Order: sequence, then C-alpha cells, then structure tokens
Amino acid sequence: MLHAVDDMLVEVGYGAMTMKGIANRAGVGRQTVYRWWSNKAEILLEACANDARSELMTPERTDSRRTLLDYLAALTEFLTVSPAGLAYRALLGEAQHDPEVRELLRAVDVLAEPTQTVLERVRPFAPSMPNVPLASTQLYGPVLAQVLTTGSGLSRAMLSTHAALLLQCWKVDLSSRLG
Amino acid sequence: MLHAVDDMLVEVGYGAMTMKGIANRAGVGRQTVYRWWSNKAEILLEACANDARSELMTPERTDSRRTLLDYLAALTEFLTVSPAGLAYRALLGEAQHDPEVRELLRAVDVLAEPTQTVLERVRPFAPSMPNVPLASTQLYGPVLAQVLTTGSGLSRAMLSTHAALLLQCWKVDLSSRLG
DNA sequence: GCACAAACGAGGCATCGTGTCGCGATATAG
DNA sequence: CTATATCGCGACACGATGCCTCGTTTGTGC
Repeated sequence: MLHAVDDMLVEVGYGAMTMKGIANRAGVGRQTVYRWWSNKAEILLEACANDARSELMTPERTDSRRTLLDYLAALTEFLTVSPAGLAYRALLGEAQHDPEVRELLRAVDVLAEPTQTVLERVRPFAPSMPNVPLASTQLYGPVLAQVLTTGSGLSRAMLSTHAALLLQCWKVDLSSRLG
Repeated sequence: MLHAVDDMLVEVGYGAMTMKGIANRAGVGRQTVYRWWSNKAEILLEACANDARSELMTPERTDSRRTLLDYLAALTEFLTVSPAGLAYRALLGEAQHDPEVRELLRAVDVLAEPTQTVLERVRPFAPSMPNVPLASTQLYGPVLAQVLTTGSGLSRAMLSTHAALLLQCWKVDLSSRLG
C-alpha cells in the first residue's frame, strides 16, 4: 500500500497523485484507503518517515568535517532523488497551506533526529557549537532552502565548503570574542 | 486587485483562497481575473514580489554583524507576519508540487536580490566569504528552513548568534587552514 | 451627443478530486 | 451452513477550476 504511494509519487508526481489513483494502483477500493488514513498528508508522512530515517543514517567518520559532509550529501540525495524525500518536500509544501499538515509535520519531525545524531557526534570536537535547534538549522537549513527554492541541491563542492566553514566557527570559542 | 489577494490571504488563509473568492473580493468577474493571470501562482507572485523587495530593504549599519542581524530580523518578519511573505511561502509550497510554479519562482527569485545586496555590504569585511550562491543560502537558509518546517521563525537571540558565527568564519582565511 | 469597440460583471457549464454511503462478494469463525 | 466483518466497487453530493456566453458599462473618435 505505502509502496504504491512511493511508486506513484515517482511516476506521476505529486500533482497527479490522487486518492483514487493510490487505490487503483494498490488494487484496493477507495474506501479502504480512507479507512486507514484520513487524508493524503497522513499517507505521505507514513510513506516517507521510515525511509527517511534509514536514508539519513550515515556512518560516523574519524574526521568531523567528513561526518558533516557525508550527512549533507545524504540529505541532498534524500531531498532531490529519493521518493521519500520527494514525499517530504510535498508535505512541507502542503504545510504552508494547511495548518493541520504543519502540526502533523511538527509532531513527526523527519529531519530532526538524524541531524541531532550527527551533531552529537561532532559536538566533542566543536566546543562552541550553539544549542541543538540553532545548530541543526545552520547545518541543514542551507541545503533544504536550496532544494526547496530551486529544486536541485548544492554542489558537492559547496557542501564541502559549508561543512568546513560551519565546523570552523563551531570550534572557535565565541565568548572570548564577544565578551 | 492585488490588494484583494493580500487581504484574502491574511483573512481566510491560502487554503480557502479561490479564484472565485478573489474575484468577489475585488468586485470583478472571474473571467477578468483569468484575463490577466492564468493561475493562482501568478497572482500570488505579483502580489508579493513588489512588497518583498521593499520589506527586505534594510539600512546599512556600520557594524557588519548588525547589518546581517537587521536583515535576518526583517526576513523573519517578512516570512512570518507580512502578507507578502505568506504569499511567498504559499508559492514555495506549490512549487514542491508543480514544476511550472517552480520555474516561475526561479525566474523571479524574491529573496536573491535583497540577500545579495546585504552580502555585498558585508563582503569588504569578510574576505573569506564564499561565492554569492553559497553565502546566500548560508545566510538565509536556516531562517527559511525554520519558518517552513515549524511555522515560526528563529528567536532574535538565535538570529544574533547565527549572524555572529557566520561573520566570524567569513572573516577567517580558510585557505590557510585547508590549503 | 453619438456610435462603435473593447473590457467588464455575472452566471452557466463540463470536468475533476474529495470524502461518504450503500450494495454485493468473499472469507473467516462458530 | 450461517453469521459477521472486511473488502472492492460504483454512486453520490460538494466544491474548485477553467472556459464560454450574454448583456452591460466604459472610453474613444467623429
């Protein structure tokens, strides 16, 4: 069933994906779909949540910069190529229109957990890293914004520079500079 | 006419905004609306493009950090409060579904010009600032991502920290560290 | 002031997606 | 064999879209 959602999203795109289409694709009546999910947003969220977690799990590297870069690359791949990522972007899109979807998306924050894991790995080598919410958006915000506004991700070179710059300013003790 | 779009977006939200509603609100026939704009996206873009430019124009400060902070605060205000900002978010949402809207939004990149202006002001004091595309997303990406995913912006304290950190790593010469 | 043309408001219409309802078939349990 | 629950499937009302037409208003040259 959820597999049918992934497939349809890739094949026909979000615009042409209808509840009727999902039902037909899954060989199921429409009522059966409504029995388990009350709207398209819930189906999409369930279809992408599991995949997202596994796709954004990157191995820890000895090099902190490499740890960040691997994660940013995986995130870019997720957002631009993966069906689950496309579903996430579609959900994020609907969240701008529909407050109900926004709440749904806040409750199951797909990007939060993997990002937090990566940050914790790096934190020992980045003493002046800000609190998790800010550090998270600093890390993935540029990547997400780029994909959402242009449809394609940052180049690998830019990702690398971004990771290096972030890590650098997280390593320097800010308090000594700002007093 | 465009005023009616702004008003409706604030009053009833994007979800309840229909072409029929816009026409009624503006006191015109529906066909008249279709005569000038072929779809909702075009109306929204025209309704927000002008306002966006003026709302994101911040005065230059002697302090670079303050220049960045002022811009980030204006951007947050724009994205979370301003009708034009709500329209922009709605457009960004539709762009995730509709490739046509994505192209429209790429052609009239609302955030690009103001961000670039700010970056050029800061560049003399930030010798190792990366190229404009990357620096732009590094600057506004976290703010945009935060608003899009949670619906509310970063706190002023976080904006301040973000501006300070970015400026700091843009001031240090990276090549001497990575070379 | 008049006539002509363009633009307009209003409403009708076909089409599509949504979400609900009821019918008939199937299967699983007692 | 029967009762109950679940399912596939079509029917339905509702609302939004985009197009078309009708009769009116507006503005221009004569």
